Amino acid sequence: MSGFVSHFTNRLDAKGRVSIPAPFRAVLARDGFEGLYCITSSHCEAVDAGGNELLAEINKRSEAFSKLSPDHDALAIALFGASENPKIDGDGRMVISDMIRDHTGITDQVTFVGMNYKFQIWEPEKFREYRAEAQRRALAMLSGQVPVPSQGELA
Amino acid sequence: MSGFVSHFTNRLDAKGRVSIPAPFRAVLARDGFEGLYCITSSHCEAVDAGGNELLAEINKRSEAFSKLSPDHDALAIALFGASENPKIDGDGRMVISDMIRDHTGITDQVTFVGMNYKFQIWEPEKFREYRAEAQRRALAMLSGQVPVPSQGELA
DNA sequence: TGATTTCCCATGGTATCCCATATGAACCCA
DNA sequence: TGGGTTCATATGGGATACCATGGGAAATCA
Repeated sequence: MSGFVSHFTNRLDAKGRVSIPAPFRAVLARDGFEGLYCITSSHCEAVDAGGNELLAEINKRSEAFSKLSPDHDALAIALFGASENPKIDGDGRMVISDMIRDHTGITDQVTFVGMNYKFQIWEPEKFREYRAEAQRRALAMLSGQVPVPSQGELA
Repeated sequence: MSGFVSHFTNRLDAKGRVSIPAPFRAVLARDGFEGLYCITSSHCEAVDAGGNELLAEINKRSEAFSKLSPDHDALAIALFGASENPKIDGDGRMVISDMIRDHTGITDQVTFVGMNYKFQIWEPEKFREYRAEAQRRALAMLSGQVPVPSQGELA
């Protein structure tokens, strides 16, 4: 079964709520996680979101270090201190917390970007910029790695 | 289900009480520990707090030394001496003891930081400083690492 | 007995629940 | 094929529950 794919932009309401795209909710329901797991990305102005599969990924990172050690503590603060468990209400909405607002710059609109095992939460304009840059880099990587096919744009 | 996650800052009242964040109380309730287990961190100006899961980690530590050995006794004294069992009142509050005050520098506000199996108690400004440092270290640890060493899974 | 701690209740602000509505896509049937 | 109908989704808003916080009163301690 496929994971989170495509991207959607929804509006925030006066109470700070936003609808999670229905296709994403379907994936979360299959995953079985209660609510949503969110963590601010360390390398861009976005928030990673998902369910058990994302959480397992995070846990794997911190389990490489023995608990109660200074290294583990630092990592746990960076990972779990920067995480949240927003609830999803009966209508499929979540509230955008201050932490997410601060990290993403979101004001009145939210872009949800599918990334298979997780999805990201972006301020729409920042996502457009990031996406353009990502596509440039992807093209460069492809043309540099593949044993020289035609150099045409593949879209 | 995930453990202690995200971070919260609450005010101390005139009686030295502070509300434990509701999401943390929910985790503690699942854990089943009576009250709260607190122990001063040996490598930073914070207090580790949690329930049975934290206690189990600490016990695992001291069990590395055979009972009756001088090392075990010394460690036990050090651990118990640095520990407390604050009660949690009917409204979900705990009292910040003098020991916690001395070790953390807390005066009128308290920051609670989720670290999955435990959480930490900080003076807000000191936490901000430590967090910036922790994020730098985490980045270095995660990026400079060899592709997933499997040394964490021996239990 | 005076000082501190614990229990209980009050309150303001916020989050959550529940219902209503608009929009648009899918469907059905003639 | 076309028009109407149904349905899911996104969005708005009122009512309610929850939470952090303050303070009084009872209980405990020294």
